Amino acid sequence: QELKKSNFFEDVHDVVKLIPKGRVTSYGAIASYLGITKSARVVGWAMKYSHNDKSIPAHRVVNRNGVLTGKHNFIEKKMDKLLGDEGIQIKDNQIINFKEVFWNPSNELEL
DNA sequence: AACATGACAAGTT
DNA sequence: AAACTTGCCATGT
Repeated sequence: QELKKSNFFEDVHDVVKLIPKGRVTSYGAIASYLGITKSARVVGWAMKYSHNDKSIPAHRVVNRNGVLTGKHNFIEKKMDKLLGDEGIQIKDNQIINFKEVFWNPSNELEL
C-alpha cells in the first residue's frame, strides 16, 4: 500500500531499538547517524508515530540537552518512570548524568 | 493544493 | 552569550 513512502520512520525505529537499556540518545544523534543531520524533527515525529509499537523504547530518546521534551506523549507509562527504572536520574525534566549515559549511534554502531 | 506546525539542532547575529 | 533564523520532512487543516 504505502509501500515506500517513508523508510525514514523505519530507519529511526531500527536505531532506537538498538539503544541499550540504561542509556539514552538524542534526536539529532539519530538523524546524524542516518545522514540527515538537520532532520532531527522528523525523528521526533517518527517516535510519536511509533507509540503503538511497544518494542520501541521511545523514552530513551531525548533532546540534545538531555531534556525530556516528549514526556507529554507518554500516556500509560510515564517517561520519567521508565527511565528511572533503568537507573537514569532525572531532575526537573532533565537527565542529570546525561554525558555518562549518552549513547551515540555514530560512535557505538558500525555501518 | 497551500500553508502551518512539530518529541530538534546548527548556524548567524 | 542569548536571541533569532533556517533546514528538514511528515502530518494536519
